[in-house]
Amino acid sequence: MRIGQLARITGVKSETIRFYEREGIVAAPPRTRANYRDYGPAEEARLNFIRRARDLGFSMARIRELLDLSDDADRSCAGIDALARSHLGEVERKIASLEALRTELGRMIAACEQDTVGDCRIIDALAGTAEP
Amino acid sequence: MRIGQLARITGVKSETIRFYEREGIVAAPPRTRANYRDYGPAEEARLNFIRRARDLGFSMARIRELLDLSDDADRSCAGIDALARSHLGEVERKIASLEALRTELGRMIAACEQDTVGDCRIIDALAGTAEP
DNA sequence: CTTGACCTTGTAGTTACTACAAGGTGCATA
DNA sequence: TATGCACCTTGTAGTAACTACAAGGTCAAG
Repeated sequence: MRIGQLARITGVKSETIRFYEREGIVAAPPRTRANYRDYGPAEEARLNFIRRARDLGFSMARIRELLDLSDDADRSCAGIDALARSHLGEVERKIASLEALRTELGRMIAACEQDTVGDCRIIDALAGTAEP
Repeated sequence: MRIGQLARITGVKSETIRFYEREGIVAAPPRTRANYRDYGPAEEARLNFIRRARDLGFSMARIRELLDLSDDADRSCAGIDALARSHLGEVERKIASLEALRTELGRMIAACEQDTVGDCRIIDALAGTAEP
């Protein structure tokens, strides 16, 4: 698969894929005779993961850690455990914040259905959730 | 309250608060005689909201929309409804992705407790979730 | 009446892309 | 055969959202 098709499939632009390669976040793929990058399906999953994790507000440093967790199958259990627990904590805080936001948006939509605009408490919805 | 205290309370750095003021995301507060910015508690909630929303991967454009939803109490129900529904969709997609990630991290931690490292399926966990 | 912690503005640097320029590749079609 | 056309290559420069730093003003405490 060439870079353009991989970009279309994953929603990560060609330029960004090349940028990730320069940064060492994705491996440099083999080249065709014409010096074109030639990707397999593994890169597709990896890029989908990166794009979704970025959308969820994870930094590239954090994503690198998660990818390392995935890549280094043969590392110490203690190391995996500590890192996974730390990531799990971050994930759970994000879920809690998003659920508060979901509740408030749902409340506003319901109020609109009654034609009773009411007031918006979106700011307060997120204000009470845990620290990032 | 001066900018430094507001920064400590909200976790948004003074420089970033001034940056948000330049960008029109937070209002310019009144000044003291010494020309220092003088904030009230409303700015605290607003900045907490912005920080958490950024942490959840919302762009500043999206956050502006959410803040506008909060600021313009007197706008059309149809407009609020459409915007709130669109934001709700994004929030629910993010929750679904994070729950998949949570499940996989939990599975890895459980495997570590058994001293059976197993393999990491973090990438696959996010690969199957909805499009951002 | 100075020291230190705060504030001011302005400018420059960082992260994570994103766009564009200048040119090479390869397949279809005249 | 040639000539578009869509694709690829590298490199450089621009953007969004901060972040850091410099040069200087304010003010309460010792």
